[in-house]
Amino acid sequence: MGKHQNTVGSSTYEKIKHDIIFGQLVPGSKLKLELIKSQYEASVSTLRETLNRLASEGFVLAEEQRGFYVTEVSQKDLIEIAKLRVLLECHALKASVDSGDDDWEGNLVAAHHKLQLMEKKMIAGDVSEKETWKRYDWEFHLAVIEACNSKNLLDLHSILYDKYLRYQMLVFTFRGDEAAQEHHKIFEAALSRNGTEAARLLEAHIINGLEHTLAAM
Amino acid sequence: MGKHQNTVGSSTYEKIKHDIIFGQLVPGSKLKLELIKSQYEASVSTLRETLNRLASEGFVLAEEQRGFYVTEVSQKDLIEIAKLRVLLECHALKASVDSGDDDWEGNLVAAHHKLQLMEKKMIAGDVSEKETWKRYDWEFHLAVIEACNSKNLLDLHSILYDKYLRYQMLVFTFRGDEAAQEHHKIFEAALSRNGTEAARLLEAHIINGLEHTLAAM
DNA sequence: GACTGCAATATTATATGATATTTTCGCTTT
DNA sequence: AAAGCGAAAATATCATATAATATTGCAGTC
Repeated sequence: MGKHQNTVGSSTYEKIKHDIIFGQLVPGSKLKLELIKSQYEASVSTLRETLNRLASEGFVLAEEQRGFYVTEVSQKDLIEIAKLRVLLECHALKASVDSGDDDWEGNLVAAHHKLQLMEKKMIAGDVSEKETWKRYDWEFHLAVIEACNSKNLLDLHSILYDKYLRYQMLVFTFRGDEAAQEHHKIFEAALSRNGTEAARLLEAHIINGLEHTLAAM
Repeated sequence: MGKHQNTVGSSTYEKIKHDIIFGQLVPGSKLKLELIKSQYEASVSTLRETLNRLASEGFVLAEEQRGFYVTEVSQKDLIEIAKLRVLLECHALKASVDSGDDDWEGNLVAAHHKLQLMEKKMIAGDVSEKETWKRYDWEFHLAVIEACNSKNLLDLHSILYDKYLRYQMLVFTFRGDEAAQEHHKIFEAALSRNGTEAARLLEAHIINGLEHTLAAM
């Protein structure tokens, strides 16, 4: 199954991005090249390529002539990100619900089903697969909007989702049953092609998550 | 007046981005490292940093292990970008109009004035300062939304503006008096704090520009 | 005695050219 | 035609040199 063989560059990109999102690299800390060189087993040039990419996505701050830092977090930033996610994701959702075909429906059903299974596990107390759960959450949210017919929009959304996720991981607490129910309602509204209602539910879902996270910060 | 002294990296970034936006680097063409190395007078690693940044902003396509290409253009892509610009810029405008203070008004008046002067010149037939005119257009649009109170939103908008600009430059034809009048109306509505009306005018402005550009493609 | 300004030193970021992989492309053979 | 095999070209990675920033220590001053 041809997973393209990783270059050093792309795998360090994945690793560093992961470590920022999941909090292994703490907000505000300096990314000294010589230090992370040994940590990620890549040369300075490769690291710089990676850090430049992450900087333009906003996960890293590149200060001219004085190096790279893990982007700081703040309540204000989180609120901005959540609001933008609402704006873009709801917009994408409506477009997607309006034009999704059978393939879209199929994917959506599958993604929702997998997410639901994982949520049941989590609610039952099994927190061992935190990262898998988050992947399913991502895949569900993506499945909903995937038929929006705008690659540009999906790309922007993907970065926003990751930024939002970073905050969730920062204060990790499971919203459990509540979030699961919200997912289910969004799913039903989307499947029954009620875009306006689905968007309303999605907005509430994101804002609830926001408030949950803000409260824990 | 500390303009930070440029590193080779940041100045090649500016140059290459400029050359993509203004069409010196043609869409789809391959950016062979050895070739552009001589053209931009930077080493391979520096170029790679730059190209990675541009790739994550979407101006360059980075194909793993087979190099970099100037991002292709297409009508579909332009339409996506214009729609996203409408979504983000109108949203930002409303927020900005709602919360802009005296400084915001001052900047806006100044930006509009400068743009207007340049537009008069252009309409009179002087096309020598195309790039200055575009800068003033940018500064005006930015001034309108600058008080939206979301750095994340402004950052996203800035990239979208540049992508949109690239298409305008591609088929360069001046919309002249029409666009100038639209700017003026947007300005008036924003200044009189009529966010809804200003957003409506802005949307029309962008969509008119889109259609103008599409027709010329 | 603590504070400021300056110079020498150490640290760090930036940039480069060289090397190791990988891909591409033309040529041969089936 | 299609597949297989090099040679050539291009990319990815690295180790090192250069240039900038931070730090330290020392004088001179309040």
